[in-house]
Amino acid sequence: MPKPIVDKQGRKDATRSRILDAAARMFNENGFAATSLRDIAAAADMKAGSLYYHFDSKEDIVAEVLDLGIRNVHEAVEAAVAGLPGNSDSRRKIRTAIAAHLEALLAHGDYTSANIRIFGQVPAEVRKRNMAVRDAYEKLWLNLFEQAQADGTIRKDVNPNILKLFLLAALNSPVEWYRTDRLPVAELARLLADYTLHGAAVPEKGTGN
Amino acid sequence: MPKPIVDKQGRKDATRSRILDAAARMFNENGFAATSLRDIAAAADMKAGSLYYHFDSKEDIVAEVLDLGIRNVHEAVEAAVAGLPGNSDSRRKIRTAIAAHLEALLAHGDYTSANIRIFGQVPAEVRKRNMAVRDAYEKLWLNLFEQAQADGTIRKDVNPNILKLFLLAALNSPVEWYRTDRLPVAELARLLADYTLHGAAVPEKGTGN
DNA sequence: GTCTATATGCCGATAGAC
DNA sequence: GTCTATCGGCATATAGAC
Repeated sequence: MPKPIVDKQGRKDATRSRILDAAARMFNENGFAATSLRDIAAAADMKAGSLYYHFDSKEDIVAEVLDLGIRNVHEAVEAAVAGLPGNSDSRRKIRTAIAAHLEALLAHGDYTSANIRIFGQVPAEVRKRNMAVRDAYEKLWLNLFEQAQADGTIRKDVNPNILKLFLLAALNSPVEWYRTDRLPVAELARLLADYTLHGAAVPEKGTGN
Repeated sequence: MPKPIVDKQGRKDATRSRILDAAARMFNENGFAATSLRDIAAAADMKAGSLYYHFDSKEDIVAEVLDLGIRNVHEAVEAAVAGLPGNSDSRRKIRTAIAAHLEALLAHGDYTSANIRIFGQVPAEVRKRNMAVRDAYEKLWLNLFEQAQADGTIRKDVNPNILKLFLLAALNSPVEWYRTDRLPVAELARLLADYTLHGAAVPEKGTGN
């Protein structure tokens, strides 16, 4: 269960949040190394030196942005699945999780988009710290697929771990190409759920090659 | 049809290639901004100043790495599909293209991995230049899917463009998590082709929800 | 073609005034 | 809590010897 979005001392801090919002936006647009503390400070209406009252280093800022990016989506997906009627089957749960992930990603996605885009650019220690949060979210999907396989919803020859990795890549990809004006997020979610559950091919009785 | 891998004047140049190989490897490992010209030069057994005899700027180097990354895969996939027997159906073509993309990506993938990882980090002008090469490769997949839809292999309610975008994200994702020792690339390709064509769910005669 | 040396500028981080 | 000023370091790029 993800923790609520507050700082490490458990308090909410408006200035701290403003800095993190600015950092997420700038990291998302320009990458980690290309975003300077002066850029972040300017986007938060401050001077660079002032950031050090709230954070110890640039690495500290990016580490918090990365963690929030995963936790935002994790919480949204968990809440959506938990909100389903008690008798919902695995198909419904998978469809709901796909829709919730895409909604969270595309609605207020500076933190999550930043995570997707800059994870590979940050220092190894920061990556390692974020891995724990990532693993927790991936576990949610693994559980969903293993349960679906156990109850006969998905095939026995499916590798739940590989399926999870491919699906998460597809789920995150719209940050690179999705434009609101073309089709609603709910419709995008329906398409991806269809592909995930039933594939693109016309069903047939044949060998299934 | 992608052009052969030579420089802009149409000549092959060993030193130039050595620099590009080194740059692709370093960009892939550390990102664009975090890789200095000194790093690239050192990896190519040179000094930083010497790079300027072969390239005009860091942007020039990265632009060429990006283009080669797409063209390597484009050529491999095109050749694999063209090498199929003349009577091969769309299912076979899609399976072959998926396998060829993964083989090219994971076998000698410094250029392609670098492209996937650093595209979002390079200056806008460099991105724009690489977009033409990317579009050409995406067109190959769009044609494949449109042909498959026309001949009744894939369903009419599939959006070929969206399917292409989701599949390419999945196809590129193994650069982040694939390890050779777990399962062969050919097996990975079979799994992804299964998911793409038939999905993960057990087939049923019902409403298909 | 490759080297050394260097110009010029931005980076993260710190010190101390207010 | 935010500012100004500045440190030391490393970046891209250039000039000119060999």
